[in-house]
Amino acid sequence: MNLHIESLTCLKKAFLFQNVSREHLEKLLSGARQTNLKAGRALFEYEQKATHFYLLKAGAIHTFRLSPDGDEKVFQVLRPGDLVAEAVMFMEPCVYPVYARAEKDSALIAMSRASLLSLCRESNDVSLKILSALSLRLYQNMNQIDQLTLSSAGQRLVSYLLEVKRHQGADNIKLPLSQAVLAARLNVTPETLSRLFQGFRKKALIEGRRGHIVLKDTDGLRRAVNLPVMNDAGLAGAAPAQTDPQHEYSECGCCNLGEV
Amino acid sequence: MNLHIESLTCLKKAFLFQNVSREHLEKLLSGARQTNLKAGRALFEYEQKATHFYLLKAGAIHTFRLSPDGDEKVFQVLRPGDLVAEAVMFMEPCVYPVYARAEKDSALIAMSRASLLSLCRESNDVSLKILSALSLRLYQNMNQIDQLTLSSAGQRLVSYLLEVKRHQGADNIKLPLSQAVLAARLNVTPETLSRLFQGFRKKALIEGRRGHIVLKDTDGLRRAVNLPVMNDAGLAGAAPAQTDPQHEYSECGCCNLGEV
DNA sequence: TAGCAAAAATGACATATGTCAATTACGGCC
DNA sequence: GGCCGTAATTGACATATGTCATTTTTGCTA
Repeated sequence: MNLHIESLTCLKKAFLFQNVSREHLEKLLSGARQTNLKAGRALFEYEQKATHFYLLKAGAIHTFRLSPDGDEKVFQVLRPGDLVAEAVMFMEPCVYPVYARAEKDSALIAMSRASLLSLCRESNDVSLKILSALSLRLYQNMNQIDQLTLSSAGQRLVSYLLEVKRHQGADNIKLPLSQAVLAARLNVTPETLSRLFQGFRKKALIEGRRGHIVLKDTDGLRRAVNLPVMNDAGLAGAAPAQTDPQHEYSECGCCNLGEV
Repeated sequence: MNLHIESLTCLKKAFLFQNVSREHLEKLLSGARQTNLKAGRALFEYEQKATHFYLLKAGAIHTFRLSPDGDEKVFQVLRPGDLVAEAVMFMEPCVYPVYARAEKDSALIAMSRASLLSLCRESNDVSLKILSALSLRLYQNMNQIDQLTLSSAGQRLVSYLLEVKRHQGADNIKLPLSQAVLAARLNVTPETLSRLFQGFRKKALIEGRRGHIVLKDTDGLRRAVNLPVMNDAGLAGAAPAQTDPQHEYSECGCCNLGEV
């Protein structure tokens, strides 16, 4: 019961389920079970039949695919409070489009596809809420694609840094990704990424290293890579800075490469 | 009235509105108006308030964004029967995430956001239908991102060709995009694309040019660019060949770079 | 605090891709 | 059917980025 209450609280915080009645949430949870995963264990496999979605209570989950040369392309870096694979539930045929693995020891609540679908069938409000959430993701994906098709590595990096800045609301930014993962996300090698940072440091455009970076001259950064110097927003007037501590990074382009 | 019947027929064919009752469709159409656009005229602008979505009856529409160096990044190539910007309607804030322009003289039916939203509020079935459509798009976008982040230009091209093949169901494929637009889509220059085709021709992996290409040796193509030689499907077990003549190209990765 | 493994930085070099200019081929139109 | 503008091809060259090997940092744990 304690567990149950706790889950309910978690669930209520999830963006998707705000304004959803307690009664409805109870129903979702009634068929739910707790799942614990040791670091390194898979949550689900690519192309496996998708029967459940998850609420991440503690730990960290990565979703990823394998590139032809065998290395992992991380799509999402999920943190406590995030939902995992909820959008997949509506797909037909319903298979997971990515692998998911625990990066740290993690605790999740598994809820069934059936229960979500029947919740949607019962409550049009929920359907509409999810509709708007998915539509937003579609938009984010588009921005993502826009970024990824920037021609130069420098442009992609600067565009990313500006996005993190916008998201964290300060020039003093904290990178949520290891340099290796970030490099993959920007579609460059770690070496190139490292050299880009060096270059910007030499030109006094940024300071600091290892995850903690200070943007000294954002316009300079833009100019350095031939990105147009705009008013404020990065690529598109995306969501303003929202620094819910729980969700410092989540559900944003900073961590995620295409939403699942 | 004639117009009305015709629109109704069109609308019924749209994937989203299959199984939607005539009565509901009538309601959508009641507030609709016909829009005609000369080639080159804008349908809507980037970041403009999104008040309508459209059914394309005749002609062709491109949706695109502008890259920092000013050239156009085409996201969708829409053909008769396609819906334009319907997913945007659910976004909050609701602004068009792309420009849209008629490439040929076009005829469209404009339907209001309000009417779609109220249709969804009335009919949970419609909501669910759209939910599943959006979810599928999310998945397609993911595949898109996966393709775009293939490291080499050759890999992206081959992956694209195989997708077209899968979609058209024959080795003898017809490229739906001009080489310039295709190059942009693959994030390479037209020159590089041309040379890639040349290279494949020299190795007798493909034949033909200018839009009509015969894939002589798909495994060879894969090997030539270090893509794993798989059973059949390209990146992910996407939808099987569907050769509805009306929709020969539409709503697929072959034309579209990220769905709107 | 020292020692170790993992992450990041660096250097030398190879190569894929972009750039720019010139040429050729195609497709519509009179 | 011949002309013309656009699209595609080709060549020479510049350069960004990848590759691989080595060194340096960093953060952890004993």
